[in-house]
Amino acid sequence: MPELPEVETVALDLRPHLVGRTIVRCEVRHPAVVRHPAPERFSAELVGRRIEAVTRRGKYILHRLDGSLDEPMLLVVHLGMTGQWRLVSAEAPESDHLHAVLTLDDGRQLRYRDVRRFGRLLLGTEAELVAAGKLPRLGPEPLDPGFTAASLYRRLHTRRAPLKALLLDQMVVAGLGNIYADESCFRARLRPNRLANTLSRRAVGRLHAALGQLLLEAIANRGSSVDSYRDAWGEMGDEQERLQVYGRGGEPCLRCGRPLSVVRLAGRTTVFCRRCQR
DNA sequence: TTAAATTCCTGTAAGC
DNA sequence: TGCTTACAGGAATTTA
Repeated sequence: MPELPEVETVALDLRPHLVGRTIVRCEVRHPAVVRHPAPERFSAELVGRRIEAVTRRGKYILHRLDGSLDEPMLLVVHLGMTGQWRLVSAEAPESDHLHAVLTLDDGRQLRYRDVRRFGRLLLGTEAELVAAGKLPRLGPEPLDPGFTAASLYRRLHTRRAPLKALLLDQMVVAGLGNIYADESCFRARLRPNRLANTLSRRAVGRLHAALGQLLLEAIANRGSSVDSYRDAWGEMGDEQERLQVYGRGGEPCLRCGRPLSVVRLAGRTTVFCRRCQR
């Protein structure tokens, strides 16, 4: 699943190849993946635009486009569960589940492929997309210097919900999904079902430190390819080989050897160690 | 306001 | 072998 480290990897890889390129053609094959505006307008607005920057916010890839007077126009890509945003030569063979193709002025193509179609493409200014309810108000970036243990504590200590449910809530922290929520709880030795308002400052400090280390390590390893995640070149990441709990239910805890527990929490499969995580 | 449940979607794997 | 069923989950939507 593409979470913060996976999306960051794609954005970092694409940036030097896309900045300065102009979109000369846009073909939407599965209109449902274009959530804003209507697919015809999406294509018409996109063609002729130059890409000025490629960044990430939460799990969203943001392509800043030229031609706007005040607030920049953004092409926004969210990969959902199985989305892939690849840069290929126009001659590259096409795979199935290809829903949108953008051709650039250097002849290469940006292709959006998504088997389960949980992902989406958006076009508009940030204000426009937020107002239209297409782009949620996201919480802080967990790797931003302003995201401190104290600020995380302030966001958690009033909430009477399982810790993991809040880690998955993009308005609390942006960019975490099931993989890194479970992994950060394990590294911080916190049980995912602990009610957030029972966490001490010290425990939140461990969580904050674990999150920072985990996400930086995962980015350095180019993300986790546990399902269909691939980078912009179609290559797998390496972080899945380092995951300590995700996908390891029933297998021995790497710290104490006890079999890892599996429960359903916040609608998600959750793996943790009953001995190491309190 | 908050928390939990439901929905979308299809490939994969388990079970009979 | 072939069929049915459960499962995976991000986030919008609905319900409580």
